[in-house]
Order: sequence, then C-alpha cells, then structure tokens
Amino acid sequence: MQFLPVLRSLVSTYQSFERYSALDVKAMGLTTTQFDVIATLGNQPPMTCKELGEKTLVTKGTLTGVLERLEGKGILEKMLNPEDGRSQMIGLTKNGQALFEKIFPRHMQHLDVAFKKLTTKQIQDVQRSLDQLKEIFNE
Amino acid sequence: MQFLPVLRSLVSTYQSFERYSALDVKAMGLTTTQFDVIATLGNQPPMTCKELGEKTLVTKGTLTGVLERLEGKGILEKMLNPEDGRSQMIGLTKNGQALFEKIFPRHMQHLDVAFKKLTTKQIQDVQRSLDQLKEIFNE
DNA sequence: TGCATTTAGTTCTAACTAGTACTAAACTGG
DNA sequence: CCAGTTTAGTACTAGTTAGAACTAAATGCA
Repeated sequence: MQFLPVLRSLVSTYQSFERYSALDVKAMGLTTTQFDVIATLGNQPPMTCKELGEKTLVTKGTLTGVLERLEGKGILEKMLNPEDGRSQMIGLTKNGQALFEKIFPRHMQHLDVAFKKLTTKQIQDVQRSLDQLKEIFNE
Repeated sequence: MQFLPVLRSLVSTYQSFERYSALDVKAMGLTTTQFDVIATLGNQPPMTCKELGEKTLVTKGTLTGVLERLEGKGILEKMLNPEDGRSQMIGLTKNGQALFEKIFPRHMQHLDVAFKKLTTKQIQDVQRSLDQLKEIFNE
C-alpha cells in the first residue's frame, strides 16, 4: 500500500495537465480531444481512422463521435480509401488546415510556458519514470 | 516541442493504469470511480460530499451521479449533517462495508502484483517526478 | 475457389467528466 | 440584525470514454 501516493500523484498530475491544456483549447471553441485530432492531422497526408486513433490514444468507438462533430464543423473530411474498401482516409479541409495553423503554434506556446520551468534533463527524467511506471501495468 | 513525448507518456501511463485497475474492478461489478468512493469511505466515519470529492479527485458535479448509483445499489447512504444544513454525511451501509471488506484487499493485491516490479526507491523517484511535473501546470 | 478468420469502422449502452447555473444554508461585516 | 457573499450540493448540458455487438471488406488457407 506504499504505492497509493504515487497513484494519487499520477491521477492528479494527469488532471492538472488536462485542466491546464483545456483552459487554452477551450478558448478556441474545442475540446482537448478535438484539438489532438486536429494537431495530428495538421501538415500531414490523410490517414485512416485506425492510425489516427493510435496517434491520439483515442479508442475507435470514441473517435467516431469526435470525427462526426469535427466533420460537422467543416474542419475535416473523409475520403474513400482506394486501397481498402473498409477504411477511409481522413484529412483536414482547407478551413481545418487554416484553423490548425492558427491554433497549433499558440497551444504549443501555452504548453511551453509551463515546460520552461523544467530543464531538459528534468523532462527526460520524468519521461523515464513514466515509461517505467507504464511498463508495470502492461504485462 | 521537445515536451510532446513526455505528455504522450503521461497520458498513456494514466490510461495503462486505468485499464489495469478497471480490469480487476469490473469483475466486481463496479467502475473504478465507484471503487474509489467505496475505498475512501471504508473503515471511516461518514464524511461530506465535498470531502469525498477531494479525496477521490472527483468533481462535485460528477460525484452526484456516482453517489446516486451507489445509493441505488444499497452500498452507501446519506444522513443529515446536524452541524451544517447545506451538507450531508455520506457513509457505507452494512452491505457497503461488507463489500468494502471483500473487494478492497483483493484490489490492493492486484495493484501490488504490478508494483512489486519496482523497488521502493523507484516508486519514490516516480512520485517525485510526477509531483514536479504537476507543479508546472498549477500556477 | 470458397469458407473461416481478421480487420476497419459504426452503433449502442452505461458511465464518467468538466463546467455552468441554480437553490438553500451559512457566514460576515457594517 | 440584515444585506451581501460564500459554500454545499443538485441539475443540466455537451462531450468523452470503454466496451460489446454488429456490418462489410479483406485476407488466409485448404
């Protein structure tokens, strides 16, 4: 039970990040998940739903709804995949790309303000710790 | 932008923990949030909704629904707070306490299986890292 | 070829989530 | 003591979440 504090830290750190990030993203009329999707598609060739899910860490059932809402806003569009009739290629529309170019740098800057408080070495240490922790749950 | 990998690690580690924990808790017919509430109330005197929210890291709006469902299952009950007419004291019922005694040790053991793969020092390092990371988002 | 299995994505359900607005009780300072 | 503010909890909204069941296309192998 000496591990309970670290679990609490994991959850509260995750929540703090979410809050910090959402604060900025919300001002652009998006949720963090929607932002992640746009950020992943920006400056990239269209990709499948599966690939998008892997990159954004969003499961496919959830993704359907998120994509639906972004499609409704005219931010992304789905195209047939000539190579596989089961899947579609998802890409940003012209408007979506314009939105990406407007909001992506701004959000990176918002995050950078926070991360400037850590040195490169500190960031690396945090990541090593996190990956170590993740490992123990994945076996 | 060198911070993007660490954010990805944070999110995926959190997700891995959630999945690992939920796997066990689900087999008891509960969600992890419900489990957290029961674990927090077990072997404790009744507490207010506010206090419960602070300990479980669940916001009050969410808590209303979670408590409602647990109350419906006969696991917890709300009592008037003689000291403050705005709030209620929330505690486990007899059944709830029995459930707690059955599932809490089992879940701790499930978590312990994972954490046995880390040394005490490693766990402390992870926690220090997480707390450091949390700090940068809270200012 | 043709059947079995796998894979991509949708649909559906139950629950959590944050946030906002709201009600009622409690506090507080003049 | 009383008007203004704070606090506890609920109600409501829009969205995310995981998971399971489903459809259709692709693949694999006999």
